[in-house]
Amino acid sequence: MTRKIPDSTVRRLSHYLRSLEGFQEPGGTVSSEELAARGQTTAAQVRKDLSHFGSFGKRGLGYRVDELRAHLRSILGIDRRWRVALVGAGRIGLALFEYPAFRARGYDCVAIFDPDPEKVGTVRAGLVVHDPSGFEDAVRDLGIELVILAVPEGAAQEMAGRAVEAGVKGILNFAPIRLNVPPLVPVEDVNLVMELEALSFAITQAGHEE
Amino acid sequence: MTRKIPDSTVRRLSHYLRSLEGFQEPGGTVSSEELAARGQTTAAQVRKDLSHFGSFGKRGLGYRVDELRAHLRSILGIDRRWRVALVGAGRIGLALFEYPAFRARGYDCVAIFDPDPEKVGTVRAGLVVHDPSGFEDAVRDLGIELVILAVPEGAAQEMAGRAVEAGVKGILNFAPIRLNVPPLVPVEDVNLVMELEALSFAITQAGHEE
DNA sequence: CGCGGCTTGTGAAAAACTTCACGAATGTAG
DNA sequence: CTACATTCGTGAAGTTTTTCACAAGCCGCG
Ligand SMILES: NC(=O)c1ccc[n+]([C@@H]2O[C@H](COP(=O)([O-])OP(=O)(O)OC[C@H]3O[C@@H](n4cnc5c(N)ncnc54)[C@H](O)[C@@H]3O)[C@@H](O)[C@H]2O)c1
Ligand SMILES: NC(=O)c1ccc[n+]([C@@H]2O[C@H](COP(=O)([O-])OP(=O)(O)OC[C@H]3O[C@@H](n4cnc5c(N)ncnc54)[C@H](O)[C@@H]3O)[C@@H](O)[C@H]2O)c1
Repeated sequence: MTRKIPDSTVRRLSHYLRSLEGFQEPGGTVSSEELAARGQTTAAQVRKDLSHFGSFGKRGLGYRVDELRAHLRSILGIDRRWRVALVGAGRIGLALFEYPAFRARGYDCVAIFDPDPEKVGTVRAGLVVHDPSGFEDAVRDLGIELVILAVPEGAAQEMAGRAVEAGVKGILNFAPIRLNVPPLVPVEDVNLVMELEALSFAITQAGHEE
Repeated sequence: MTRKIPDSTVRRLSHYLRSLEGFQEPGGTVSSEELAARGQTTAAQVRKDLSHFGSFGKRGLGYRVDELRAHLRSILGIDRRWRVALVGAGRIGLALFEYPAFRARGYDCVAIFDPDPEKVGTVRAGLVVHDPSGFEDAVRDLGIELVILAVPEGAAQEMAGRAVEAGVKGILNFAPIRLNVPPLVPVEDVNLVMELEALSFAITQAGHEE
């Protein structure tokens, strides 16, 4: 049923899901038009996006809110819980792990690793910080599937390699480098400097256009 | 010379720039092939991206590293310094403002706003936290051009509106909502939950493909 | 100075993605 | 039961972005 789904489609699906959450009556229905209005896109785009995965609507009526929500959660793979480890208990990593919305969205924070002697043994975000030497064992014992990698640039590739080797299924990477991992293991990069640069580009560009 | 530059091109330019930073001899040259290798793209793509803005290379030789770096910085609008304010001195906002790479990249943190009485008056990231009531004056007096918006969902639209009204030129938004601002003011959204969902989608999908 | 090995810059072709437009369902009202 | 007003699902058309392929330019060397 599904072949190659555009990246942009996945992003929009995530948006649709969020739009549905903050919705009036869960028993109600929503049209592609309404959904598009909340997402900076078009009704046709909404329908096309969804059509990659099946037919979830009723003609003349729209989509049942609760039903579509369940389908989206299933499509995005969050109709289950994911076990997540934080590697690097620094500023950005802890900000994430202390953010309540993650748990609410299906991601369970189950372990934190950091070699800093001042952090090992202390409690952060409700978890004891462990030295990375025990990382591989923990992946196995705790069934860790996702890693949030928030370590300094120099340590990122090494820890990514160890994560993959240990059987981790995906990595959310904050280090500003391109990780070298097998193509079967998806990596999402978050590069905040790049976002700022996109902003200054857009501002600067606006002045240059005629 | 420039018309409509694809978003993906801007992201790649940012990448090229970073690749050039960590480069051996600044006097040396680099080919589109080498640049592509570090960026998960192709040589043709590199040349096409750059060709939107001019001809920076020498045939048979490649690009002078220092020269290309200067061009990229100019294209991205970071051949100058930007004055940035943080709105919302929470976990994610402070993680950013305490991150040294921003200053190094041309962004100066000049003010922090937060209404929390326990935070107002204290020093964070080297700056005194101010109540948002003084926001508009500060934008004018300090020449603030960019805002990092890291406030709770409910306050995001209001503060975005105030920022635009006060003359801010761009917003980096962490709140998981679509801000309603005039089209002339660029907004970059950072949505970390969406990144995680893209990850679980990719993992789940891998299982479904035949 | 002319030749040969490289590498850029760029139209043209291909691929990917978005928008259009309309037939087919579905519910409602009379 | 029929007419009607909706809204989906989807092939086809249109647009954007990427890839291809090659002439043109540059360097070094004999
Ligand atoms: N803070 C930001 O706003 C920001 C923005 C963009 C990118 N980043 C990137 O995110 C990463 C983390 O940034 P940060 O600001 O949180 O840094 P930080 O210095 O606050 O935290 C990094 C943590 O990683 C730990 N660490 C070092 N080696 C490790 C290892 N092998 N295994 C586990 N932990 C290890 C350190 O002890 C430290 O606690 C960096 O790569 C940085 O470039 C951060
Ligand atoms: N922490 C994360 O990892 C994370 C991840 C994704 C998204 N976000 C989003 O980022 C935003 C901030 O998250 P956080 O975790 O830093 O929250 P936080 O609660 O730690 O910080 C929010 C801060 O904003 C301040 N604030 C409230 N109203 C304000 C106003 N009108 N003007 C200025 N400041 C105001 C609060 O006093 C608080 O200090 C939220 O919208 C959140 O959804 C955070």
